[in-house]
Amino acid sequence: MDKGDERKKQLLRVALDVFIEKGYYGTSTREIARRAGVSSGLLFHYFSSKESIYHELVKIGVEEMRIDAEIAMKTPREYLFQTIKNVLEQLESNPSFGKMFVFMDNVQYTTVNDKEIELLLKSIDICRQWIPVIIEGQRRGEFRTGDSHALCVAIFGAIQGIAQEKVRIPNTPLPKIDWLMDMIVTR
Amino acid sequence: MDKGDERKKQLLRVALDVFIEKGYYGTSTREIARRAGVSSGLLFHYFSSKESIYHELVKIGVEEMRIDAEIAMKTPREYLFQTIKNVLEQLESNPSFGKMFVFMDNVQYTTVNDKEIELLLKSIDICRQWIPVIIEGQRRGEFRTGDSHALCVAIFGAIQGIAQEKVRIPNTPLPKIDWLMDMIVTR
DNA sequence: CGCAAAACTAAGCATATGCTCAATTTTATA
DNA sequence: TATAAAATTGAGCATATGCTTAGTTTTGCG
Repeated sequence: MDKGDERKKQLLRVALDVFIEKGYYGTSTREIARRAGVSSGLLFHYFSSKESIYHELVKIGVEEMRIDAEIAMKTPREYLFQTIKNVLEQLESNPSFGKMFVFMDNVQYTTVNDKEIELLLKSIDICRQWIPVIIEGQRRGEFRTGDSHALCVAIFGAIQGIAQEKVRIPNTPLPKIDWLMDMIVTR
Repeated sequence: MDKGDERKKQLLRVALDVFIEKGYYGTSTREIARRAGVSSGLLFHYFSSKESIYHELVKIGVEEMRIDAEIAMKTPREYLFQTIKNVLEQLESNPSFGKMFVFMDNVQYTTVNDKEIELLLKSIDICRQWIPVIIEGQRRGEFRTGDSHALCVAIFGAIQGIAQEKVRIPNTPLPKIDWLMDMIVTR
């Protein structure tokens, strides 16, 4: 039982809460420490700076956001279905997933002077990842025609908005997968 | 030509930008003043406090968010269509609308100790406004069956997500109204 | 136990922040 | 042009913030 490691995880958990609540700049290291019930000094024993806490959370978020729908999916339609299913299930069963989802969205709107964070964020640019899949789906006639970027924004914007609502009001009911699919699939 | 009034509007415009960029707590009154090219003292000549600037923006936002689709709409379906149409058109033609949209969303996630702001926000609680319309639409068979709250979250979450993307990357293409309608209407 | 490493505290430094205020400049108009 | 009102500045006060550091307590283990 590595006590230090446990403490560090606890601090990250608390920091995530505060960052979501007050944003990067509104979060003070003192408040993170206070909410975790430790001294300000201890925080800087585990992290070199406020930015590095943020940085570690972004890293964890990037990992967590990789939605590993099985690569062996047969069609873009099935792949999309599986992805939405995974996200909705995680949102329902795992509160910290939703928190991380919202956090990662906030990160994209927050200007922090850290080139490495910028790079990390590019690696999870959903549009970049999905547009090829959508185009392939359109070619096959599974997805509707139209601007593939706009389709991507519509569907993932919806998922994002739903996740935000779920975090703000945890008992928010989630939509059926098909409702979201219907935005994009042909029928 | 009221010079003071113009200055105040300018300060509000600048403040909106900074609030979107850095959040409430991350925004300093000095930065607002600097970006507006005036002294810190002048800011407090026009506003009694940082919170009051925020407060005024929320008030303006609440006004702007009232989407006045004609009350004379015949059906929930038409009403929803008109609402989505208005939002998408505004997003396309009026950048400050999108900014306000994103700002008002941030406001909902930011805890500021101001009871009046809380009240203002309740007055634009979209779910509260829309659920009766959705239920009526379901009764008429225009909208799909299912949890009306979930339907509301899905469709307005999508709109929200799209607006955010549009503000972040202004040339983002917007979806067709029908794509969004298809999440909710029967066919 | 003995003792070194790890966990932890509390005070403090330098800077940034919200806001005030006395003083100066600009504007409008009689 | 004279003058009062409005616009504007910049120094400064009190507090909060990021982070350091010297020192104390706790822990694990030969």
